[in-house]
Amino acid sequence: MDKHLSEEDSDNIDWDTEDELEIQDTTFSSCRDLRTNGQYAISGDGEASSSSVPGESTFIQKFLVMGFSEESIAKAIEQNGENSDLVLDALLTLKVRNVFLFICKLLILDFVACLQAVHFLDFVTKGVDCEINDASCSLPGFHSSGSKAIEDSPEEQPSASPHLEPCINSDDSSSEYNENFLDDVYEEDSWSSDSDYCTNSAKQCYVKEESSSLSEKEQTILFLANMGYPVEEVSIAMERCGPEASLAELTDFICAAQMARAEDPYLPEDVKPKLNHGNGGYKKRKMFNQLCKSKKPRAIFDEETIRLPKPMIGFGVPTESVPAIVQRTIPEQAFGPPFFYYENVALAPKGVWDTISRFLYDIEPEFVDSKYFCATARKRGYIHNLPTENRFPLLPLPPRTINEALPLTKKWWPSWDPRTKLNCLQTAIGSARLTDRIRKAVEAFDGEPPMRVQKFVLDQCRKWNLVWVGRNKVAPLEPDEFEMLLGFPKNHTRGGGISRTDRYKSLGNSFQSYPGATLSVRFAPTLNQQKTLRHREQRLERSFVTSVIPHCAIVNSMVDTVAYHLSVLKDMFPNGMNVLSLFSGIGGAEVALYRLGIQLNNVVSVEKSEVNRNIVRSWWEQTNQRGNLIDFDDVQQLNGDRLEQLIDSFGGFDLLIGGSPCNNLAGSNRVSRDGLEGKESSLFYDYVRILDLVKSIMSRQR
DNA sequence: CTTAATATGAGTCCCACC
DNA sequence: GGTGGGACTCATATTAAG
Repeated sequence: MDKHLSEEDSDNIDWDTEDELEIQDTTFSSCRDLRTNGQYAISGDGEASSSSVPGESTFIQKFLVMGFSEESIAKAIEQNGENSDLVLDALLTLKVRNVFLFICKLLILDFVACLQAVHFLDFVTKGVDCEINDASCSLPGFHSSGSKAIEDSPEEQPSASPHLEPCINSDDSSSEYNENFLDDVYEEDSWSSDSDYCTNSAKQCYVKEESSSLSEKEQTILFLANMGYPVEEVSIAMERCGPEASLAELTDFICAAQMARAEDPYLPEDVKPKLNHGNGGYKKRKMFNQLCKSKKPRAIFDEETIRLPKPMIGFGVPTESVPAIVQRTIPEQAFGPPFFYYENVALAPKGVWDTISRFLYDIEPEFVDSKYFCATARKRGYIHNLPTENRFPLLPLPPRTINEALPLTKKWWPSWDPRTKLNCLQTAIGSARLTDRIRKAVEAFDGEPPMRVQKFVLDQCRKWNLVWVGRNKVAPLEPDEFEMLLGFPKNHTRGGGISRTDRYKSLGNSFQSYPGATLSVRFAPTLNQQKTLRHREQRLERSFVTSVIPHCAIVNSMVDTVAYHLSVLKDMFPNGMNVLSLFSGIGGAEVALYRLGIQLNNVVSVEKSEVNRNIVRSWWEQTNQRGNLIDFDDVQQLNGDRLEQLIDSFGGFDLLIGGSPCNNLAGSNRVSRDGLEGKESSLFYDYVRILDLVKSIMSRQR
């Protein structure tokens, strides 16, 4: 509520301060330095750093070159002045500490996973609120004065939140463990010498408020801020989890979102007041926007947001003579083995590709529209560490116009329909009712219909990808036409228990979430782990769910486009490849490699949908593959142990390929376009997790 | 129960125009 | 530079039918 946060107060909030950025650094990049490369300017801490440090001084450069992040350097300089030794000491101390904490966290995660301690789980699911209430009793300052509690906050236990449910059962031992654990986890959120950076400044805005005057939502924000959670994260979590969400759910969500932390400032948040979020989320997000307003100059967003190229030809396509970028620099940490290749929709909400890129070594995405390869448009972004020289297309070249691809339509194609390419094939097709309306509208006139009718018909045809199949008759594409247009063998998705609707969905790359669907385990602390365990149990109970739709992505992202990018591997792996294929869907990556003539020695494929796994298995057998196809149904199954086992058994992966779910990113989604933190799309972080694991295991073995 | 059919916008970019 | 219109989008929820 605005009245609780005056404009003046908001101005004083340092929304993404050093501290918070450091969290991200600590948590995720301690093992892999996400070093800035110029395009990765840290916003938000601008005031802090610029006040003490001139923008691009050689003094800073010196440390940048060493691989320290910009915000760390700024902080160190702020504390130590421009004394090289002191600054270096501070940076090294932090880095060592980060690595140590990261290792500790991993160990703890493993430990907890093994334990599956039931009452600990209970605590997380039910008891956390109670325990917090209990703990709060020893904080007399809280109820009488919010500011008191806040001032004491960093090292102390969480304070009470008045809206919390009364205690039902409280387990001292488990709660103590949890508290300690949380302390450990969140301690690293700040510099050892300066723990009151972000959270405190964020809290400052609440200090002036009487807790009694706060809304329930703000009380929750205050409470979680006291626990050390950054306010932004809390707001987003509350918005995503809904007003009734328990603290456990909120903290779980926040932990899950940690990996994307740095991007929040770049997310849709502020560029426009309107946001691409589900129905319910809009108003809530709007409030959050207002809180965030006046935080950062707009220019920062504009500079940081990755722009789509025009024309969308990435680093080059075989059919255009437009000079393409062939030279690019890939950060050292991004080099393989293994090669990796990531894919998702190009037209994701603002800031999403910044986030994705940042988690994939700041590699610039390659945005390509498949209309340069075939008769169907499909705008996708790819991030990979493959060479871009000497690519070659699959032969024979696919038909490049609608008429070539669907010759029977030529006869009926009216002269006033200028389309030569189809739009993106989606999961839903035009209805019979619509095609009938179109028939009647066109039939009503001899010869060319008037412009008004033409426009109506063309709009609908573009929207639903309708083609002319008879006099005045339009129709949606058939599934086998989808297959052909996308580069799959005919009947690839036919039979084997798949319905026609599911064929469209698989081919259109759709995802369906159902209760208990995969919840990602990130690097985040144990709350996630706990929830995952719960979900696993629930999933077991529902193990007979049928017709589960795919968590597939890369899969049919136009075989020709993907194959063009992967073609550089052919000469590099004359003896074949070992491939880890995440979110395999109907096997687009496998089909692309096969069609390139690259031998598939071992393919580990992860795909949620049984139907899709069957499709890939069936294709594997029909094409007489000699290698091994190992499939998993859940990315969660690929933990460190499992990956190590797999890598041991055949000596490592040559390629990690996959595209994470786009459900919450895709423009067609009118319901839950929640961005990268959405239910399905957040599985992106599993891609990152697995990539990191594979790289680290393989580097150990070298 | 499964399958099929149908209805359901908004976010974002681009570009002409002022 | 601002703005308004055009174009496009790896989807989901509900209802009907079998």
